[in-house]
Amino acid sequence: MFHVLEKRISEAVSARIAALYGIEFAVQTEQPKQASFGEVAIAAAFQLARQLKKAPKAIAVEVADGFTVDGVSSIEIAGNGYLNVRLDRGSYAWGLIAGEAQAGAHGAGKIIVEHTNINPNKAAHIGHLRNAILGDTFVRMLRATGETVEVQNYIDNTGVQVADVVIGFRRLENKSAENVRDLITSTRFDYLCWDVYTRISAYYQDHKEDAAEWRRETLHAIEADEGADAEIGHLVADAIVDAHLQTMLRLGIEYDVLPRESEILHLQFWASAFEQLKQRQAIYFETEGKNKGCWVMPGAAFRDDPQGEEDSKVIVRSNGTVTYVGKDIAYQLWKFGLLGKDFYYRKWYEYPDGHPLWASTDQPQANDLHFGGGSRVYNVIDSRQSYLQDVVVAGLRALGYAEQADRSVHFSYEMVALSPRTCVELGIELSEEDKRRPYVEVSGRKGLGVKADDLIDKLIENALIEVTSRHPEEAAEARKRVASEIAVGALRYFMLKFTRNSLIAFDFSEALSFEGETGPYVQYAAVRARNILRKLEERGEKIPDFRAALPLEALARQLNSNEDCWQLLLAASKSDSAIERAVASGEPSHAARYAFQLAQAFSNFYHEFPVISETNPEKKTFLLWMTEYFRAQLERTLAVLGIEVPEYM
RNA sequence: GGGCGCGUAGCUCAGGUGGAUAGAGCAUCAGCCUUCUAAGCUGAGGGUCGCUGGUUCGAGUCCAGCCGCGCCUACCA
Repeated sequence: MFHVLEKRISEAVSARIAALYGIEFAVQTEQPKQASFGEVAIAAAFQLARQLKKAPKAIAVEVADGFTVDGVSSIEIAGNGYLNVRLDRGSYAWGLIAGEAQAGAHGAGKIIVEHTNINPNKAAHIGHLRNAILGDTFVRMLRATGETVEVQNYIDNTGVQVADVVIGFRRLENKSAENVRDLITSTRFDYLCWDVYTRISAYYQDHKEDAAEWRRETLHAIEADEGADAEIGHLVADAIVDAHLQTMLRLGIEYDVLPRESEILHLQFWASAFEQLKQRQAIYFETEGKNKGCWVMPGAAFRDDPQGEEDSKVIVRSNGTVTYVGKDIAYQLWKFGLLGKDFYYRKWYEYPDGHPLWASTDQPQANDLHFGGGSRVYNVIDSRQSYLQDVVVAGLRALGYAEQADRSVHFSYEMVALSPRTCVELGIELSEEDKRRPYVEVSGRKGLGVKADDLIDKLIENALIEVTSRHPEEAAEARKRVASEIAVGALRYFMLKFTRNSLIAFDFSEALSFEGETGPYVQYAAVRARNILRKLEERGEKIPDFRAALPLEALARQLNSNEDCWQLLLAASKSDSAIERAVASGEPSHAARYAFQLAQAFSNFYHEFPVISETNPEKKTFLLWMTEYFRAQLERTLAVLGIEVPEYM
C-alpha cells in the first residue's frame, strides 16, 4: 500500500518538474527524519538547484504551489527546500481495509536459488545453518513478491570429504559396507561421521603419504562407482543427505531438487561444458611453466589486472581430471539451460506437507521432469569462495553468455565463527593465540564447531523451561510444540538479524536469548494480537465486518485525532515496501529488522490502547481493526522470515 | 605483493541512491503487573562514526592516502 503511494507521488512530482522546467528528473522519495514532518519527504529541490541555477527553496515553492496528488492531503516546504508530503489518513486507511494491496505481478522467468550445499559426510553445523536460513528466507522473500523460484541443494556426493569418511570407516575402523549399513540404522549416524571425519583428518596430519595415496584410490573407486569404497560412499552420502534434510526441515526449510555431483559425472555434463570452453577458446592448453599439461583459464578473464601466469586457474589437471571449478561451470551452464543436457529425476523424499523433493539420477525415468533453465541464479555461498565464483562467472562470460553472467549472483555472506566464551563452554582448548582473537573459526576437520541439531535441541530445551513456567496447565505435547516454534523463531531471527557481510561470532548466551531484538519478541507481539481477538470472542462479542463498520469518515476522525495510532498504522502498512527493499538490496536482514520494528510498534499500541475495555463504540471498532491489521501484517512478515506464530507464549 | 570485506555507544550490531537532532538490542541505573500475558512498556546515562586530507550548499555515507583486523589468492572441495 505504502509503496504504491510513494510511487504515485514520485511520478507526479517528476511530471510536475517536467511541466515546470522541461527536464527529465526521476524524483526519489525518502522517509522524513521525524514523524512530525509528514509521511514522505522529497529532496529534489536540492538536487535540481545547480542545474536550474535557483535556490532550493525557490524551486520547492514553485513545485508545491497549487500542486496536489490523489491521496495526499498537503505538501509543505520545510527547511531550505524539502517537500514534506502528508497523506490523507482516512483514505489511506480505507484503502487498507478495502485491500488495495495487490502485489505487482513480477515473474519474467524462473529464479534459481541454490543454498545449503553441505558436504554429505557429517552432521550440519551452525555455519551451514546461516547459509540455509539466509537462502530459505531469500526464497520466501522472492516468492512473496510474486517470483517463481526453484530451490536447489547441490550434493557433492563424490568429493574428497565423503572419500575421507569412507577411508575412515575402512582403514581406521575396519568397517565393511554391511557394518556401515548397520550403523546407519542403529546410531546417530551423522554424529558418528562427524567423529570419524575428525579422526581421519587427525590421522592425515601425521601420515601425509597415506592421505594422498588413499584419497586417490578411494576417489577413483567412487567416481568409477565400483567396489566396497563406492558402496560405502553411497551409503554415507545418502544417509547424511537424509540427516541434513531432517535437520533443515526442523527449521521449515525445504528444497525442490538435489542436483548431485555423481550425475554430473555420469551424464558427462563436464564433457559438454569442456567442448564449449575449448570451442570458444575460453580455456587453453598450457605447454610450459608450472601449469604445464593443464587446461587453464587465463587470469585476464576474471581479474582486472592479472599478474601473469600466477593468476591463471587450472580447469583440467595434467592427469586429465577436472577441478571443482570446471564442474561448477558445467553446473552453472545447466542452471541457465545452456548446457544442452538435463538430468533424469527420481523422487527422493516427500515432505510431510506433500511437497515432493526430487534428486538427479542417471537412469531414465517414466516422468518427464525438468529442472534448471532459470533466468536468474543466486548461489548462496560464503564469501571465502568469492574467487571461485568469479571464475565460474568468467567462464560464462568467456563462452559469450554475458547476460547470464550478469544474472549470476554470488549471494555471499561472512562465516559464523565461535566466540571464545562459547569455546570454553564447549570444552574446546584454545591456543594462546586464539584466546586473544575475538572469535575462533569453525573447522569440520578439527571437529571444532557447534552441531546444528545440538543447538536446536538446546534452544528447545530452554524455551520449554520458559513455556512450562508460564503455562504449566497446558498439555505437554502442546508445550513441546510451542517451545519448538519459539526455538526456531529465535534461531532464524538470530541468523537473519546481521547483514550478510557481518561476521557472526557465535555466542550461546546471545543466540539463546528470547528478549529484546529476537524472534520470540516478534512472535510474542503476534500472539498478543491474536489474544485480544480471541478474548473478545470468548466474551461473546463478535469481530465486526470492518468494511461496513468503519466508513472513511470514522477512520479519518480516529486517525486525525490520534497521532500515535496513525504512526503505528503507517508503520504496519509498510511491509510490502520493506520486503521489496530487502529483495532489491539482497538483504534478508532488512526484512528481519522490519519485523522487529513492526513488533515494537504493536507493543506500543498494546500498552497504550486497551482495546477490549474501550467504551466508545467507534473507537473500539477502530482499535479492533488496528489489532486485526497488525496481526495480519505481523503474521505475513513472520511467514516471510520462516517463523511461525505459537498458539500461546 | 594482489583481490574482497570490515573498523559507528561498555558489548553485539543497524544506518536505500550524500540531506533535517547518528539509531536499536544487550548491559547499567530509575520506574510500571487487582485493567487484552512483564518473553512486555516508560525514562536516564553512554558517540572525536579508526586517522588525515579532498569533492560540495551539505559527508557515518563518495574519492585518495595512511593505521588496525579478517578472508581469499591450490593440478583440495
